Amino acid sequence: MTQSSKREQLIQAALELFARKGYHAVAVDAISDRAGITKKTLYHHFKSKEELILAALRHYDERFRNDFMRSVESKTGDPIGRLLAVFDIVEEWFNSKNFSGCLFVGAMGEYPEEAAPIRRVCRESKMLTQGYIKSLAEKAGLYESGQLSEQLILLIEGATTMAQVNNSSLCAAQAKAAAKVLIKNSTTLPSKVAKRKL
Amino acid sequence: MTQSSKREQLIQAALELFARKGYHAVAVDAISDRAGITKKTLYHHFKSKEELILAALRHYDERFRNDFMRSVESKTGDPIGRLLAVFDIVEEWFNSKNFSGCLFVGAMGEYPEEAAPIRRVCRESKMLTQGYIKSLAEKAGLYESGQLSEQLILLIEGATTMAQVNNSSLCAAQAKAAAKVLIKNSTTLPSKVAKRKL
DNA sequence: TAAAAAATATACTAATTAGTGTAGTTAGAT
DNA sequence: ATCTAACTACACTAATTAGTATATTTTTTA
Repeated sequence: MTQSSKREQLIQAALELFARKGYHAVAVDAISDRAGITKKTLYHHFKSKEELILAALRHYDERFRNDFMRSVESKTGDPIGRLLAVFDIVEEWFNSKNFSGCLFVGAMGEYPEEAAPIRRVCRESKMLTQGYIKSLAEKAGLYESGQLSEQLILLIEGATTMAQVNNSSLCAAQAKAAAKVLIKNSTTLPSKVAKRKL
Repeated sequence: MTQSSKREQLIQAALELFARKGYHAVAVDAISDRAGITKKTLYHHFKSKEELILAALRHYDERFRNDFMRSVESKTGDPIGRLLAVFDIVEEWFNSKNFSGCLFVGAMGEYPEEAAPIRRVCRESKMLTQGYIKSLAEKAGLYESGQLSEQLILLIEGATTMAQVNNSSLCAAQAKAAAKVLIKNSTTLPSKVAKRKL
């Protein structure tokens, strides 16, 4: 078994346990046990539990975001269609067997100190996803794509929270319905006009 | 000092520490120390750490939700105005000194087991808030007030997450802008029509 | 004012935790 | 083939944790 495979096995075991139990609630021994790898080897690859968490989050970010983008793009080539497809992929995520909310949001909740390195990784991941949504909105030629994409992100994050609260994936469709209205609004006119009319 | 005052002091100390450090990260000794009350007395009022967490969350829910509703209603009597004022109050919350995300979302993140009693309390609180938003939408005489209020909740929850991620309260205004579009859409026509036009 | 309840001070247990130490084994690279 | 780095097995430390025990003092209440 190669060296990097042990590392990945540890990260994989850690991610599964973090998703199921949270970060503080998972002991290092539980991770090494689950991976079938001794704790000594774990500490050979990661100098501390925190470093393992950081590595796991970075690994997850890359895999998850790439899967996400690939899934979106496999649904349609149409830019607006892709913006909406985002919500279908999100719904599939909510329905996936081991869904337990966003790992990054959970990590930020458990490590609330502003300077915590874990928060930096979470922020970076969220910014990359935000950037992807924005690029879709730009390609769709929508007015104020920056603002629109920020609003769509709010719907996605809100749905992620509420999917946990309600233990239901229905809010993904609700978010999509709201997204349609927001996108339509960005298709027809600069949003300032819409604001003034109210 | 009355008995119930000790209880409330313990709950207050617990809430402050939970907000600043999370739930697992806060030891029972830290709570009793902060409250200036012995651990023995703490265990006289709460039979376990979990019971203290439950009591603290229930207490917080009542106080927070009442403050929230009062604040909204002090802004305007106009029903649509109140729906929008929600986002101003949310923004004030984001700007408050000790803001560190939603205590309930944090609790659900740290206690992911579906059957955890802590999750029940969090769900109940969220449902009560949801009900309040829905009642505002109904009073405003908007079409499909149920759907609309669910969508507004997504914006609020999303903004709460992103306020933490971005360490900025700006997303409250972004959520409000989106809410205006959604509300306008509900003022003018049943949302089905809007959906079909896309 | 006297009994009962609540609170303090402090020390304790038993379990769990992150991380290390030692000594021996396996496996890949040259 | 052999050398090196990774890995195992397992015992260990020192700190921290939730919760309890004992004995005393304060406060409430009847």
